Amino acid sequence: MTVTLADVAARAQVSPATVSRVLNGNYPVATATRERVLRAVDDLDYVLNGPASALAAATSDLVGILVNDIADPFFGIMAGAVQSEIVGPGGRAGGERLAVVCNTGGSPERELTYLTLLQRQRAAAVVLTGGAVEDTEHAKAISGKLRRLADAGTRVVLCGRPPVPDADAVALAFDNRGGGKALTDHLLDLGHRRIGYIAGPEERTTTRHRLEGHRAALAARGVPDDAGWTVHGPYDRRSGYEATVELLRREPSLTAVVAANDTVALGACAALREAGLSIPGDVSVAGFDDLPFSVDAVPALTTVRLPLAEAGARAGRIAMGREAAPAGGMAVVQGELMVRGSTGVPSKGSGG
Amino acid sequence: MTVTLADVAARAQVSPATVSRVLNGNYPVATATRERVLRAVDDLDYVLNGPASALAAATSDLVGILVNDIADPFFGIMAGAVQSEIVGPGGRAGGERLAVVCNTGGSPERELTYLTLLQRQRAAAVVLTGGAVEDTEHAKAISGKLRRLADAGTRVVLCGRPPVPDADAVALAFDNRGGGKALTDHLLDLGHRRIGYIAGPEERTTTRHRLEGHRAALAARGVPDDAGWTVHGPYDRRSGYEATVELLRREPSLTAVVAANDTVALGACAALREAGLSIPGDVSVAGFDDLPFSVDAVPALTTVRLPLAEAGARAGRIAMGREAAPAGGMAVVQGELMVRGSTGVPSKGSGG
DNA sequence: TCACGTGTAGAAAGCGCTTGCTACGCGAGC
DNA sequence: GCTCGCGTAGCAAGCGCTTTCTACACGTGA
Repeated sequence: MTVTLADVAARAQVSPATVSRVLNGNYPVATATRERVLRAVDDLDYVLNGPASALAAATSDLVGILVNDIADPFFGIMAGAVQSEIVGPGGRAGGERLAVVCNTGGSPERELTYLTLLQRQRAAAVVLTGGAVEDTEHAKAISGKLRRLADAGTRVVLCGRPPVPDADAVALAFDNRGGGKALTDHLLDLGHRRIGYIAGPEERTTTRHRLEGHRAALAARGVPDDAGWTVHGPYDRRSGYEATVELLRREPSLTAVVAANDTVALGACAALREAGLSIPGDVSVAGFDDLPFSVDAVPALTTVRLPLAEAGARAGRIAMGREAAPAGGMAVVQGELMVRGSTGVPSKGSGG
Repeated sequence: MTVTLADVAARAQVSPATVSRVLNGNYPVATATRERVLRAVDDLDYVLNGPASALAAATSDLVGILVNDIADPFFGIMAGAVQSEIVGPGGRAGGERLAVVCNTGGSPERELTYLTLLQRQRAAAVVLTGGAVEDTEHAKAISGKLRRLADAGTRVVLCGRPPVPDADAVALAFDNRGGGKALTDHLLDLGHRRIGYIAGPEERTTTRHRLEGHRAALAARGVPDDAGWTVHGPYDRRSGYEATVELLRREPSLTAVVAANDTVALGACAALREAGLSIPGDVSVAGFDDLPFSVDAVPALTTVRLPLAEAGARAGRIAMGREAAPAGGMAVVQGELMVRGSTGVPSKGSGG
């Protein structure tokens, strides 16, 4: 039924070994023979059997990219960049790699499941993007899984995710703390003193780091931080909307709202607008990530630009072994404060 | 080095066949034996060798999802929905499927490459999302590839993509034509007569269908359509911006701009704003797709909502064989006109 | 002329798993 | 008591490929 190597060999009047060598190009084959083989491959529409090949060669051409939310451009941009660097080991025919992105939905269980699946497929490399969950149990499970993957020869790269202890994984971490601090410093410089903070999900590293940066900025100036001015929620628009409503209820005199990311900030803007508050006249708003739509918000969003594409591309190259891992197995990728229209000096009249 | 089925068998004092049957759960195994085997699996940290398993069983648990642009939420939402429905054939341990999304970047060559790669992996199913390229050459190549995939037992589902002739693939197509017509009808109803159109890339089916809907609406009312009022460009923000600048240059009296999708519309809004034109006071703007950020644009974007998540989920279920294919192998998925703040009656003073 | 290197191709042994068939033990039916 | 059926488990034959080792032909230098 399906065409096999042997069929091609028969048609080209050579042995299966020769066909395999032509296809893999890692052994000298006379030009005439090669052409005969390639013609046979074409004639028969032969497609290599991946599993069989992977089994015999004990390697596979799969590269996994794990993302928390595939519908979020934050991950899409990184994943796309990683994928763009995942290319075959050379120009040879069939030398392609299958770069696949797996959507964990932010669930540690699914993350683990996918890692097992990739381990089962003997993936050549795995790139994990985005913040991790800080649950000790899961952290341990993930760390163990990553170690075993590395032991089995799978290259493991973390992109936008803090290093994992004992895991022999290269880490490219975003400076979320520094970014968060820069953002709040900017607001403090403008004169804001009552700043609401809409944080991400409690247990995520990204959430914690950004929040730590915010608090560090406040502490450095001796600005008090009311615990009630921080609200946690998922990284989505709705969360931003609801959290803002809640913040305004708790403290109507807030002059600024910092959101966990741009998407959340958009929700915050919507809530403020509905409350009849102008941005930044009444309340300043800031986001994080600088996703493409942020510049088109009205007013344009002040945010921290994260070089998602660059980091993803670099992670991809490291995963492919085309770029050396940074010294110490980890590098910190800096964000850049983008000051735009959504932040301004607090109005005199606002607050009590 | 690595643990194999045989190692597990030895430790559990059973034959490899028994271990395999415990793992696959498709053959009666005495409870005591099963437990002994599972303990051994745990003790040894055994992970099934996917390629070997796929080779022996002549099936794989890979499901491919092809998208044009993974950084675009349009695709991210669909892909996520597809993936959420891709589950294993039952509760049995290890019954997971590996749903993977492949980013073609809109390039037909990469699309073909990924299909070959998936064919090579003997994927269980393949879901292709988004519009296709209308180049005859490529259409033929894709069609042939899909047919061969189907012949090999891979289920093929098209999601948001028109049917492919001779390809034995289930198609869930969006009614882009109807949506485009509804949108332009809405503008015509408001009184607009000079409507600019920012279309997507020339050779894509999505582009053509939406544009056809637009033109059909105009023709139905006898409204002349100046060829210069249509500009083509990629599906991104920048394209919307530049096209709008160009449209305004060509015809400053336009009272409305219809964009190929919401992202493009955002760029259009930016250009209009920079030109000092108010939305919808001076110029109305409409998008397509109703992506999450569209409601947060200022003013909120009038657009056509496409049920991306629903369509993706359905495609996923069909790919898994958990839902019957629609009669005739294809279904048309309707969009819904969402009238919001970005469109209004044309101002009296505008135009010449 | 003979031995030898060089370039090219084949034979065959697996890679780790699945599964059809066989084998075995045991209680039930005749 | 013997056969039969049933519930389990093992045997062993592949699945389609890669790769080591071997074989052969040919040209070359001694």
